Amino acid sequence: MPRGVPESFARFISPLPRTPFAPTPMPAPKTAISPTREVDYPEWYQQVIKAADLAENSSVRGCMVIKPWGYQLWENIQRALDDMFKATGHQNAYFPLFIPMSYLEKEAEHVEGFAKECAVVTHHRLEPNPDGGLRPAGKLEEPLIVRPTSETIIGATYAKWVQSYRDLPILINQWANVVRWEMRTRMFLRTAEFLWQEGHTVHATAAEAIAETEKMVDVYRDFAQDWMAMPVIVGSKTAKERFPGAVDTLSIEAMMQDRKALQAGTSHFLGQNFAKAQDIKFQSEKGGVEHAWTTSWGVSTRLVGALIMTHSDDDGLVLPPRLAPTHVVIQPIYKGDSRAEVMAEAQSLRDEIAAQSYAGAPVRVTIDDRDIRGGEKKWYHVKRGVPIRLEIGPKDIAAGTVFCGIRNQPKSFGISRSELVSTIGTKLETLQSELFAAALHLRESNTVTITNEADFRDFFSTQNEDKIHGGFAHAYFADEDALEPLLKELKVTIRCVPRGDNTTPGTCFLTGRPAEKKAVFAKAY
RNA sequence: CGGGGCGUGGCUCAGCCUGGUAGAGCGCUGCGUUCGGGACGCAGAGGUCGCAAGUUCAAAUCUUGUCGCCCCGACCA
Repeated sequence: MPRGVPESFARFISPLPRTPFAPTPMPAPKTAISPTREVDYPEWYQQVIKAADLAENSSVRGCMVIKPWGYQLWENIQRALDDMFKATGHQNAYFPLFIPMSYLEKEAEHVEGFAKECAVVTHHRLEPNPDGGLRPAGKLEEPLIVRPTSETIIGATYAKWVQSYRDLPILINQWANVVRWEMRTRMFLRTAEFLWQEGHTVHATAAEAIAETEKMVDVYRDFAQDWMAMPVIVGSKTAKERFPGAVDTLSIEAMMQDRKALQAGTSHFLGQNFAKAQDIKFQSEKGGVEHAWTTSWGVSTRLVGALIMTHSDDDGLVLPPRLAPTHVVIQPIYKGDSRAEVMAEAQSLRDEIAAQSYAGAPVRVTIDDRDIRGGEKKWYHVKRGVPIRLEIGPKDIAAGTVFCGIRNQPKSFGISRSELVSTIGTKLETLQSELFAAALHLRESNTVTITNEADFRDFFSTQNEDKIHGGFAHAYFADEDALEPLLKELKVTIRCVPRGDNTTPGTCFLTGRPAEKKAVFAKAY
């Protein structure tokens, strides 16, 4: 590489020798996305978002514009989850964007966790600035923060709602935006403002609240696996990784294609911490006054990032059919006179496919009849991750066939029209399960069990440290604090203590001391 | 907040070192040729070179200040 050329620009330098005479046209790229995952994974991620038209950066630092294709994806995620929340007895409500600053102060750990990244509203008016422009005026008596999460304001409200054990449980969810003033942002994975849902529940007993926490993390697991085709590990966070103010934090952890871990959802058992801080108490059946037990749980637009990094390839986005805004796109191939005939045929094909069902609903099919070249159109849909692409032209019409491309298969194929229509639902199901299987295989083949420090170091610091991140390491540990220097050095974190994986005690991989907990270690987003 | 880098048509950038009044590719518009595969030709629209001072006959180019953004670290769904 020439001196002074940053590594990230290396891809722009053609590896092919170029003759000084006939300027060879750039060879058609073998992949639609460059750089490829292998060359520069973070840059590949950005390029997929761009090529798939999911989102773009806005003029506001750290805040993105979610474009229609990306937002439809989010809407599908919302719809599926919302149904699951309703099915588990929850209702939606909405609480304010602004939270009085004093509310945040009530729970000590909570303040510590969020104070550093809060947007603060101090004025309520603008007035002309003598030097031109505008300046804030009308100082607020008490500053308001823009919610980084809503435990405090919702808790304060619940305190008024709860009088008696008869008022419990309260099972409410809200779909909202929140703001966390992050220093470094990445589209979908960490933005200053993001969309999410946050469930907040109140219970009469610890056992009931714990059951709720477990129930909701299971909902997240099911959603991740059944809808996103993303295998996840369910487990408990260690003390240092817990949500500020929680007694226990459960999470789902997924492995991305660069083998780094991504926390995709969390469910917190808050004990009585928030209930005490906010005075949520009730009169029990026996007549005594008790503090209630609360939970909170959430997933965010980060799931879109998870989806991208789990399935997409060097040709762009790959969408699991259950969440794809469009299942099938039909591309009519015509020239000159054949247009009317081909269009009519494409429309009847669309109607037949729309009459088929997949996952209990009609197949979502569209025709792309834009007047652009076929190749360009093909790649447009490939990059956007449409599960199935169909092409139909005069030759197909004559032969009673269509040409079919499935997003996870390199080659398109011809198929009789009737067979295609009758198997379209099956093809979508197959794709969905193949995506899951591939993601699971990646995780399984990059997961190890580690029993000593040397192996641990080797696993997380081998080869190209920029690109290779080891994967998931299962290991026993005795004391989280004792691990800290090593984890910091290797930039590894404890992802979670997997549920149901701690029945037998073992030996700490670092200290050799007896250990009860076995955790998953990984580099993480 | 520390350490680097960058602000030039919609996008990506060249030009700056060695001041002389703005370029390329892509995209866009029109016309034509193409058309089972991310086409090609011709014509065209589009920029007070981030902002402000200074040096100079003359500043995208030199100086100072300022604002914004990106990358690398400390924090994080």
